[in-house]
Amino acid sequence: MKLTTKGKYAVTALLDLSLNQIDRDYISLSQIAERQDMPVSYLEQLFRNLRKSGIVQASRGPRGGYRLAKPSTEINISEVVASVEDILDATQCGGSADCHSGNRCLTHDLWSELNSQVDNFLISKSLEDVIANKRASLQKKNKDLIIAG
Amino acid sequence: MKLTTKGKYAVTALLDLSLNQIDRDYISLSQIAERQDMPVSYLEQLFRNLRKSGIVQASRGPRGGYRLAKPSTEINISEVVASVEDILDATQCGGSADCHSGNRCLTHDLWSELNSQVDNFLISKSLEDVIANKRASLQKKNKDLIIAG
DNA sequence: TCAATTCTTGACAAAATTACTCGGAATTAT
DNA sequence: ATAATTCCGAGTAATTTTGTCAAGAATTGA
Repeated sequence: MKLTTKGKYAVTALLDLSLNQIDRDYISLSQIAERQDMPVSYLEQLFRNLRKSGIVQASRGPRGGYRLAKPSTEINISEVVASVEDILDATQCGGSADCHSGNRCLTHDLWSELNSQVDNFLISKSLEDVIANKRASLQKKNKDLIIAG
Repeated sequence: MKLTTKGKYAVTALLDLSLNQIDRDYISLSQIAERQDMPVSYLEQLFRNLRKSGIVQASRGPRGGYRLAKPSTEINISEVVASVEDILDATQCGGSADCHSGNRCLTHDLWSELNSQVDNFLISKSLEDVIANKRASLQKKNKDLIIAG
């Protein structure tokens, strides 16, 4: 499981969508871009993938934009990241078949186990979990959840 | 926790060292390089860091090379990776202090929790664990542990 | 002593990846 | 019709990663 800023941008953008989407209306990328300080053209690239993956729905034209295709409780972080990160990677030495030496094979299990760990963790977290988690910790401190814009 | 092929090379190289080190003698980089099919000059770079971190000990001159500074049971994967990967990274937006907007803060906890997960996993695995693990799975299949060279 | 071996160091170059842009086409509300 | 917006392919710029190189210092064996 590869994870670069691309995947992180995607998660942030979708959280923004979750928080700012009222009813079932669409949010334009320029709004997200401004709130989250991200380039619009880069967001376009990301949302293209998110739409293909069935995570968001799009509407063109004025008052168009994107909205979540599913409830935020049913979108997990793993699928979001996987949607935008091109290659899901393999564990260095493709399979057990084409390992050069015994030692290289040794590490294969290690990295694939690590991959599973990461993936399971991200699968277990939904967009809503992330939001709820933050809400809870803010409530403890008697602070409001700040949504810029 | 950043993890590139650099870190993976380091782990592989140290496993090679563990497996080929007899008593307390030194293993030269050229031997490791040949067995693991890695460039010597790249290994030099990695072992520079591993030595500074106290993971290996060096000896110059003929019959010189490197050996583990500690038993392989006491070297965990996390410290090996951390030793060679330059930046241990932070979670995108440095701390809670300099977050631009509320949403960016939202992801902070997520990524730092993920970092902990990965790190804890790697801390829990020693070089010896990796070797032992592989030995066990090979024994099931009635195969020998292959060490090239 | 001398030569061979091996680590040590810093700077540099090549390759790969990542982040981001651009121009234009398609679509749709007003 | 016009303006707002997504859609698409391709391309560029920036950064990171990977790997090289050359000169040097320490050690060993003969």
